[in-house]
Amino acid sequence: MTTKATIIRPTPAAVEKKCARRRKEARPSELMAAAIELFIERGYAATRSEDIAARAGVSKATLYLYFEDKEALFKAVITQGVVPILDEGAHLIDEFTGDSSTLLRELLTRWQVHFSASPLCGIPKLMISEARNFPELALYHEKVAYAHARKILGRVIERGVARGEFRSLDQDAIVELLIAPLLMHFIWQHSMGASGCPTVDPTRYLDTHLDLILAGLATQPQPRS
Amino acid sequence: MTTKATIIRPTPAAVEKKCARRRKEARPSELMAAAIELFIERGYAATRSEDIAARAGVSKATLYLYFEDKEALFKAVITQGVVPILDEGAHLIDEFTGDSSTLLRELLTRWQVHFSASPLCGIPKLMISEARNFPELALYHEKVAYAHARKILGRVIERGVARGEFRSLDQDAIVELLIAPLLMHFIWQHSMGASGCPTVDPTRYLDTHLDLILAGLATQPQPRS
DNA sequence: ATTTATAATGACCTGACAGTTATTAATGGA
DNA sequence: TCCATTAATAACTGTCAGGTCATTATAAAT
Repeated sequence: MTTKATIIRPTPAAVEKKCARRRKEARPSELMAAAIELFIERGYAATRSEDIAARAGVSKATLYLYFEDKEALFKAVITQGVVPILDEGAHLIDEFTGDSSTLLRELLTRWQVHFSASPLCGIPKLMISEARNFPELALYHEKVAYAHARKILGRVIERGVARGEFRSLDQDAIVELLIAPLLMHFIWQHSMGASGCPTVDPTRYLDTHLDLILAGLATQPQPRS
Repeated sequence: MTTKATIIRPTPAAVEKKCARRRKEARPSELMAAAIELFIERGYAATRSEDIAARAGVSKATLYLYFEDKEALFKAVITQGVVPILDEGAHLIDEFTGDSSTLLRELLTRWQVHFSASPLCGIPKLMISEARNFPELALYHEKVAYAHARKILGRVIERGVARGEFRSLDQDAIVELLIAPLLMHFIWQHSMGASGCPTVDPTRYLDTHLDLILAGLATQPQPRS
């Protein structure tokens, strides 16, 4: 019979190591899939770790076998959810040869379609909601996702200006203004829209956005309807 | 000595009546001011009712003298926070005689300045975050705030089209696109921005927004820089 | 077949927080 | 001054959810 004092308890660091190793296996991805759904559905605080485990078909204790705590799970989910965003979109620019208006139209349309079809488009709203309570995560996300998207768009604008197709305005602002309606649309869909508030038709919205902004950017007056 | 069974307990309806009556007094406004600050700062779930009471300089029990529960307080805060939004802006349109581009510029600038200077600009982010967990509230807010703002902007666009100054595009989409960057900016400030992520300069942002969109809207090609 | 190592979980513990109540302080009228 | 009514609170309760642990199932190895 061992006394309590002699029990060797694993250090927190060791627990983390074990979690990190196990996280490479298959099971965690099911948990993360369940987690992202629920986080997007109900928000971080309102989601119980037991519900996440249940949706993944395991017990709550199993969840804690793979993730140190709820916060670690949240971070993993966001971090992994962001990666696919990076791989998309950058390719298009390099191999495109047409005019910059068409390129911009193509790029934004592709993003819109791509994200709308996946649960990833719920991440902006989730991130916005939790940013203030998870500053490091917000900074990370900003660095690897938003900054990346801005850089890509910035290159297109530069291209347009260099080719004499676009006016030379405040580049940072333009890039923000290109993204804002897209982002706003996703955010709206996953907040007000999900509560039954009316939402605009995505394609009409995007088309009008492009009509307006491309007309506003163009150096040469465009044919008008 | 009265037995427990004979104690006359006030009905929930009576409690609500008492709360409603008391809410007309001065004290609740202090509580609501404290609540809106904290809700905007930390979100609904992460804000403890005790903290709200403390910031208002009273005890937690006092809070429950004026509001049935945390949710009632939240609803009161949002509802009251929205009212001032309505009173602003509509006046401008009626008495304006110049061209519609200037009117639009003036209107959006005024909104931006007005809201930036008040804690009210934190409401959009708060509402976005909580909409899904408070659908009725989201619908109410949509009806009384956003729909109102959209109607005002819609009238300006109509005016411009009627006077031959603006192109006739999809009106609903245009209105959304006018608001989106403004809203996005407020939301960003109160989420990512509050976590140390870089934010764009508001005035440059708004100026560029207006340059782009007014150029895009105009029927006649504008003088270009 | 038996031992060993690992995956999984039900039951439990604990802290936090929304909401209540018994009690005290303040107020005001006769 | 005394009583009645209302405002305010400190202390309390119950619940809920994050996190742990002793125990059981499963698979691997010899």
